[in-house]
Amino acid sequence: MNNIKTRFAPSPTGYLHIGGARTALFSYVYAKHFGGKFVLRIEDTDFERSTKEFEADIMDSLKWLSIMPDEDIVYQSQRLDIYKSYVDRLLKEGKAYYCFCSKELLEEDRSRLASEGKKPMYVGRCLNLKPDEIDLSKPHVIRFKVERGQGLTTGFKDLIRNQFVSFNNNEIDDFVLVREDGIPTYNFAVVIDDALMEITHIIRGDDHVSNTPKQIMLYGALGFKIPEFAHVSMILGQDGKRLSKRHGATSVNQYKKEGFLPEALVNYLIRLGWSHGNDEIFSMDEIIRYFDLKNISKSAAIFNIEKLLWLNSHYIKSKDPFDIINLLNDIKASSEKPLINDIQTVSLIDSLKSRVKTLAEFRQKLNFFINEELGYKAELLSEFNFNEGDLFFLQEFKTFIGSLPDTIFNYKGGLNDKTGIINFIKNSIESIKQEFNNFLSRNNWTMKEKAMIIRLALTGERVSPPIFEIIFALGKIRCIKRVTEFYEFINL
RNA sequence: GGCCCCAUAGUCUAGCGGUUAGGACGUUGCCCUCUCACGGCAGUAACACGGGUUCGAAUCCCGUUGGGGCUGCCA
Repeated sequence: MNNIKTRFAPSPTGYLHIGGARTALFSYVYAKHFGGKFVLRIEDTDFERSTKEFEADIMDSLKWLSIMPDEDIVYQSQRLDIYKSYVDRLLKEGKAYYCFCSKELLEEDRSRLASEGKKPMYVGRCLNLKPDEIDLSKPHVIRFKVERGQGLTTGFKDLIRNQFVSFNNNEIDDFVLVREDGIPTYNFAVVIDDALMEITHIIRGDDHVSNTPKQIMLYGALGFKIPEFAHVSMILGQDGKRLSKRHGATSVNQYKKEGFLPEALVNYLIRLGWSHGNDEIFSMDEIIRYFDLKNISKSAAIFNIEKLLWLNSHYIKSKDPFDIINLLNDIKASSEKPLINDIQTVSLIDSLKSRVKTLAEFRQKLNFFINEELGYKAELLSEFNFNEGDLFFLQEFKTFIGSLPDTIFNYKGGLNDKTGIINFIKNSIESIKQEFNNFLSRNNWTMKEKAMIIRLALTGERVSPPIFEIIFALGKIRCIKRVTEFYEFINL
């Protein structure tokens, strides 16, 4: 199969959400798998609700996920004359007709049919208007004339279900092609564009299956080649209901802000509905290599943040500390100081990366390092009941820190020598560990009994990376300062 | 209501007529251990129900139930 072309066609009436991102991803990797093209079309014919902000959000989010179009972006709002020429043709060929029914009248018809237990459809009032009844100066829409008749059906083979889905034509309304304001509707514009853009495979959400027969009729009426269709099931919230704001973060950008990595989101999204044996971890290249519509699940999937978090922590762990510093600086608040690429920061980042699930959490765990003042919490006093022995220990510990050779902390190599930096850190921490163990055994103390007070003194927290790594990251001066402060804190 | 789609553990899924129903997240226990993680090991938990077809069904067919979508001059 060659010359595959897929598209993602969002309407800028909302942020790019998880579901949209997944269909975009499916479309993108499907095209790439076959060496084809992926394109983007902005369906901005709803002037009421479309905004430039949403459009920018969608573009930024797709870019962040590395889903890039191969051609210039197409805007439906700039193609109005094209749609007009095609509707004129349908009108001339008697495949479409003017309708002057008011919205109120249609609403009446619909509610009456509904109350009779019938399907609320257009009753065809304007189907056979005489020429003198057509006054185009009056408000009107243009409707498609659906062919009806004994057992006439319209269907298509869905590539994901791998079966035909067909609809009785009698079920299909004479849907509106062009609105009162002259703007084409979705079902009309989408067909013109997909045909003209030579889209071969339409991969979209499940919510479009019932639009498909309408579109297929249009392809037929216009003499266009009918593309392949693949309808991906929806993503639902934890409660099994359609994903919405009440399920928390649903926009891609929100996940970015909360410190998720794009590779984690891509990996999560691709596995939500698609599988390749028992594999779980996929890079974009691997996804493209293995992706196939046949392996997409037919059933709806529930969005599960736990698994996304697991993947995110996996990708955080696999990054080197230098990259993580950049990532943290990318998402930092403007009021926060950026992290510096120095050896202390690198060492702490490296130690912390296996202890966090998001970048936001990462930043949080860095607080004791970033902030100069710790502000020990009063509750620690009652919880730990420090005594004279502890005060004595702190004094001794302070002396110990002071005695550590400066060479342990001072890196002389180049800052671009990543391996050198990592090795230096590793050796330094090992040295601190040995010195500290000597210090303990000299005094007949054990690690277990002294670790917590050091941790509290140096970080103000009950939980932290290992002591030696903290000592290295903080350095002698800051350690001594904190031990002194903590001494005063518990001595009050 | 009508039409369409779907159905393996709490969640994502493998399976494509014969398996002790596999993996992953979560969860539980143990190990590691200076706390917390990471890592390692072990455990937990599923074929919605009822009929067929077949020597044999999670797998094929039909119902039932449940869920989702659509039913707009939104996309």
